[in-house]
Amino acid sequence: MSTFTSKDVARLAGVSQSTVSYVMSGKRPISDETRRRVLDAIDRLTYEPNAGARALASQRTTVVGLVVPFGVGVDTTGLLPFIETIAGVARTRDHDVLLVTADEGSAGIRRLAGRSLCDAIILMDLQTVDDRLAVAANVRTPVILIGVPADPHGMHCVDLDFAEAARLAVGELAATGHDRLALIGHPADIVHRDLNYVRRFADAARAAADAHGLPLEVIAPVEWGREAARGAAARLAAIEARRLGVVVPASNTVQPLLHALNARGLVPGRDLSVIGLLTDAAAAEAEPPVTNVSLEPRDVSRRAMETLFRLLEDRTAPPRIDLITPKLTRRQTVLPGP
Amino acid sequence: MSTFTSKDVARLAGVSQSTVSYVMSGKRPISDETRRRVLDAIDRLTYEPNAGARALASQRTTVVGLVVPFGVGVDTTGLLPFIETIAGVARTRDHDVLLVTADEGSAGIRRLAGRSLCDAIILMDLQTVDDRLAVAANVRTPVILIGVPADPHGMHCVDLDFAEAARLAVGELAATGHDRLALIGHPADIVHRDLNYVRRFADAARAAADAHGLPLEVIAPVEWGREAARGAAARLAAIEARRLGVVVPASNTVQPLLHALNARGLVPGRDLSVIGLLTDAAAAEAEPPVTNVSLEPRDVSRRAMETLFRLLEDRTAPPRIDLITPKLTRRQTVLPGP
DNA sequence: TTGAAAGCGTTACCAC
DNA sequence: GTGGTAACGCTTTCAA
Repeated sequence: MSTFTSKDVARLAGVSQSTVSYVMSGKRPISDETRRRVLDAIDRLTYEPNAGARALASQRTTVVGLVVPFGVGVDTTGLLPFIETIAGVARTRDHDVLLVTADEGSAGIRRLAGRSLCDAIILMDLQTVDDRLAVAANVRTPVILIGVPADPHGMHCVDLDFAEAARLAVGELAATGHDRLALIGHPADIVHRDLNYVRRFADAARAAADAHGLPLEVIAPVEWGREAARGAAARLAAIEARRLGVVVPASNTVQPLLHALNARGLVPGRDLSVIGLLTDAAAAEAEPPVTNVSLEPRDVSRRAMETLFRLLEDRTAPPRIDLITPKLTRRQTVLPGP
Repeated sequence: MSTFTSKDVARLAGVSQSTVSYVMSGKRPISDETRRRVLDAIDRLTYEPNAGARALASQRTTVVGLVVPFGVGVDTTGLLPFIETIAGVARTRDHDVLLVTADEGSAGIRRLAGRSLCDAIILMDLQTVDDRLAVAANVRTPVILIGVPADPHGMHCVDLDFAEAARLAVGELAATGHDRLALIGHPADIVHRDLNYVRRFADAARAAADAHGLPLEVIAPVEWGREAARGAAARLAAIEARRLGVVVPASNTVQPLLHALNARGLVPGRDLSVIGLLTDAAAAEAEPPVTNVSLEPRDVSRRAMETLFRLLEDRTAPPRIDLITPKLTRRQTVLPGP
């Protein structure tokens, strides 16, 4: 499979190289006859334009850079739907996705932009205050943030509305007559990295609990895994309440916690209530199916990509904070209202 | 943040453009003094070489193409460790990863190779007989397969040794005195797509059972999810055996099956045995911790990348089939030997 | 040890 | 509606 250039196509079609280019890009009217012959030649040679040359000449790569939280010692559960959706949308717009690991820090962003490796960048897993933001904001390549940092530096942000998520959870527990709430903290590494959504959720939960006149206790950071879940269950068991409502914002602590509660004879949905923040798929497959506020990684990603392509077409689009509204689905872990 | 070229660096350092290039590549001896001045200039301009231009001139992209099974309606659980490891290794070798979704089929491979988007391709999620192989084998860009198809078309293959995995599982159940075995089939979509490892595992399991003189029953394809697991549990409950050993090769049916068995009062590790094929991490976090044969996605990926870079350095390296040996870890779901 | 200059394969401007 | 040609920014051969 030897590789042909647009020159070969031009020769075979009996036209100039520029005509070949214009046929492919559609940036100039071409007679039907010429187009036919060029397309035919392209077909016969299975010609593919060289990406490097094209990028060099056109200043466009048709590549989206995606900075993923790999190698920063962070739990990557739940990341796949983001990557999958971003790659899918990119493809429908004839773009590819270049993966950059977050362990490079700002250097990765500088490289992506400086070397013109992509036309736009998606940056996720943001800390509330994140070193990379200053770099990202000063780069020629447009950057979309998934997450809402304290200061977005004028960049576009897309994320789940974590505050609304907290309000939904607390509201549901209030409506079903709970007299006491517990909020399970995120694992220490998450808290320590001060990921932006942790705060957004916790603050709103506290505010909502206040608004409903409900006492809310924060069960300090719970680690991943079975042991930690047991500890948390023990602390929950010690809480004195008529109807206790537990809110669990870290998706992958939900299942272990349900188990640990069960093991203590505390059945969620019978003896106390649990609402988790996790995707509908995960909530439905949990044991038992857990009442949840949805995480919607696909919607968030889709929206981020829409913003990205809008920005690529119109660089003047005003920056905005775009929040996806989660929804609550009642399953089996919340006590029915009195 | 305006962007500089190597010409700017050359001017600032008072050398020629080619010298800048040679300083960066190390392909020619440079005097210390010159090198210092060039590096200094690079630093002061925060110069980054343009990737397109570099690729065009050098015929090298420092990009690895990764074809992932997105958008083909296949379950992507367990994919993340592959992507993560591949991206990580790529970075240590100064390469980036370009993600291509499998829904493009052979077209994706043709595009990757034809446009010179990458230096090498990793193809995963192979069917036993896969359309894409013929294309992949005839492309200028070297292709590494993760998986072992019926005919590798001369390409390098890396994968877990699924046959050995089956032998380990069956051997353990034989050694612990089981008199009857059941093999849970993969979900229909997996079987239907005829993914290469399904067959490799099942055939070896059958052979091993024969060798141990144990009857092995295949519980026909079980779908994902709670309901399907219940059905499988019912069928297992109906099997007459003194000591029944169950082998579950589809990682994400393990946990639902454990639940379903428990719900029927059949406690794995007490009333019957279950060995799953899943990562050690997943096995340890399962409820209860499940005796497992490890999947080792990271080792497989790492090995694939080693092969890839070896191939990039020496295109004559003979193709080989490189199988990673799984290991068995005893946890709580296998009856102790008699 | 260094420099000059010829490509690499496109795109897009300027002519016609 | 089409062709010629100058960029694009780098690598690498050829010369010195």
